[in-house]
Amino acid sequence: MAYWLFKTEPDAFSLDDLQQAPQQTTVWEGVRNYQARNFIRDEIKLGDQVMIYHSSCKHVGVVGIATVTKAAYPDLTQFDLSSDYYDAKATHDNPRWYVVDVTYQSRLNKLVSLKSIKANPAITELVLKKAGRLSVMPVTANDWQQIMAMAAD
DNA sequence: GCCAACGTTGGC
DNA sequence: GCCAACGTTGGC
Repeated sequence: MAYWLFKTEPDAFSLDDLQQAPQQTTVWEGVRNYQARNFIRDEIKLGDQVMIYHSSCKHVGVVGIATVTKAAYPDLTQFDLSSDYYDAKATHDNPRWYVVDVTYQSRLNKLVSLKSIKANPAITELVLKKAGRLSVMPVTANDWQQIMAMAAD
């Protein structure tokens, strides 16, 4: 089982929204970055654990945990003309973008802020600490445990 | 709302 | 295939 971090803008889709969704589950659609796509399509497996991170908002940081409940399949919004995520170059035979399903698991006792993550020297690998545009990123077991410990303080 | 970082596009 | 221009992300 591997660990991941997914970013979301809470104004668009928050941890609360996930918790209140049918079956507390959502399709994680709309990822349009190749590096993130490759993680989704090639590496993220059923049962993997996901930290949900709120970006572009007042309280930026990790807020909760979700579980991957369906492995990668084509993102249907790429074929939908009415969607913001429509991609004219994607075909059903050769999809360009993929999704997984994630299910709410838990809320952290407290938000682990980006600031506190950056300030923690024990978090050594997390991509967030450096350049931050990637919306889906791997998390090492050590970094995962560090963040969970920070949430428990 | 600003702006730095960085990904993507397109001309050559 | 390079790289400048442009667009987007995301923290502040």
